[in-house]
Amino acid sequence: MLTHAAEDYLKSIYKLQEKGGKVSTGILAEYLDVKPASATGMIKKLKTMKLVRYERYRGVTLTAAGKAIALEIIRHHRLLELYLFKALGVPWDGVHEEAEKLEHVISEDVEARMDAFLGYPTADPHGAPIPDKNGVVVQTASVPMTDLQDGQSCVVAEVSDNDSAVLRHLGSFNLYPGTAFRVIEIAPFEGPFTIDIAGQQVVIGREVAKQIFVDEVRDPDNV
Amino acid sequence: MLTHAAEDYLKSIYKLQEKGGKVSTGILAEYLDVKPASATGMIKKLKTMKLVRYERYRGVTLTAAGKAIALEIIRHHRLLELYLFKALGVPWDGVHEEAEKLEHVISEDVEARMDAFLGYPTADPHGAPIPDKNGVVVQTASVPMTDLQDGQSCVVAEVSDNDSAVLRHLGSFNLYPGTAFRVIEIAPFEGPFTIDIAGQQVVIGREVAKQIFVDEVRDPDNV
DNA sequence: TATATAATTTAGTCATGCCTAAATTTGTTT
DNA sequence: AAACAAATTTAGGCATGACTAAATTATATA
Repeated sequence: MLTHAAEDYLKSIYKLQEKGGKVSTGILAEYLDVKPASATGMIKKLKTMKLVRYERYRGVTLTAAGKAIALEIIRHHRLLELYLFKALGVPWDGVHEEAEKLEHVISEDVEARMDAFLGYPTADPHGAPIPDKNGVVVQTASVPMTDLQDGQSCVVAEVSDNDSAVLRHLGSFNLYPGTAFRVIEIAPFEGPFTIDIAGQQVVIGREVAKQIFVDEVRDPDNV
Repeated sequence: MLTHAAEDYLKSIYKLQEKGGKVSTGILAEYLDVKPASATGMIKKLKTMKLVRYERYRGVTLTAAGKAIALEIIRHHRLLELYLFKALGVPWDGVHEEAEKLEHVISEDVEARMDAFLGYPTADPHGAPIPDKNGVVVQTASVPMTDLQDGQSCVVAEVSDNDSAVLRHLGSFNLYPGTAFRVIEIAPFEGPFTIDIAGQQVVIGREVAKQIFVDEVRDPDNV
């Protein structure tokens, strides 16, 4: 069995290599809030376990074995988030932190029971896909909200779960995965978005908009 | 925040000092499946944290602060056991092991939600009392089954949760906390007990009987 | 191409928490 | 009271996983 730390490294490498291929030591260290020297050390250990491909100064990627473990942890995490949200009513801005600790510790048996209780769900409370038992993830074709044009309509697909203050903010005007909205105005010079959610106007800054991913983009004339 | 290991030591010291006052290094080490030398080391650390009273060669006891933490962990453990049992259907011989890992990791918030979901229960699936939020435990006056005499009737109050094989065995003939039974025969020379559970006769060995605690003992003529 | 800067790795430390082996203390027995 | 056995502590090690500081490699710029 792997240590919690090793599992966290594998999970992080997976997430980082999803958007950028090879993962540099520095990026990984920053993501894990650890010094680069520490990351180098763990990467070497993971390499001896054949969970990772690595050449010094050249970055890391996961082997098939490493990827399988990463996806298992991610599955634990997302099922836990949804379970805490639905079964225990933990607010959506709190589930990430809690799942971060539990994911290393729950048994496959308990995971299977939560999965059944939830009706074999495919997405967590932030809209992120839950890998299945075999590590298969359904990737959606969502685009970042910052790609939207004036007047376009869409449905929220996913919201980054890293910053719980942002999640609280979005929740305050009911912006969740599944929520539909329309862009009313985009202020010039990289300014904020004004959108319409169920008749209410809300202003969303660039930094927050980057963390929102949307589906089913439609222009107003295509309706 | 304490380490998991330190929490385990405090919990163990609490349990051992409940029946025997001062806890010796050797007993503690055996209980934790660790060498006595390791126990000495941790005891010293706990002493510098003022969680434990200790003089070398003289045994350990918890301070008020240490006891508060021990009871908090025990509360986590027992609430988790009951939650896993009732909400997720984990069999009663599996909840202990699972709770052992989760108890160090769940937040007070999640604990409070489980507590509410369960309706503020007072005993876990093995009949052990759940300390309340302030660390108050209701101790029952149960006696070990080995104290019973031929012909006496009683109700199961608590079963030791250490050995999951024993729990599976007891479950196979529906012996749970709350189950009533009557002693039909006690074989001589420290022999096994034959009991009647809901009309069915079952034989229970001494070693198993030691792990069963009962209430409401009545002699047949007092009915 | 030479050099400056940025990224990464190496080397050496530290705290946890376990271990074994050896020394010490306690308590009991003769 | 001395000697022995049992329990306990001390001393020294090991694996994890973090750190700092110094050395090295890669990359960008002049």
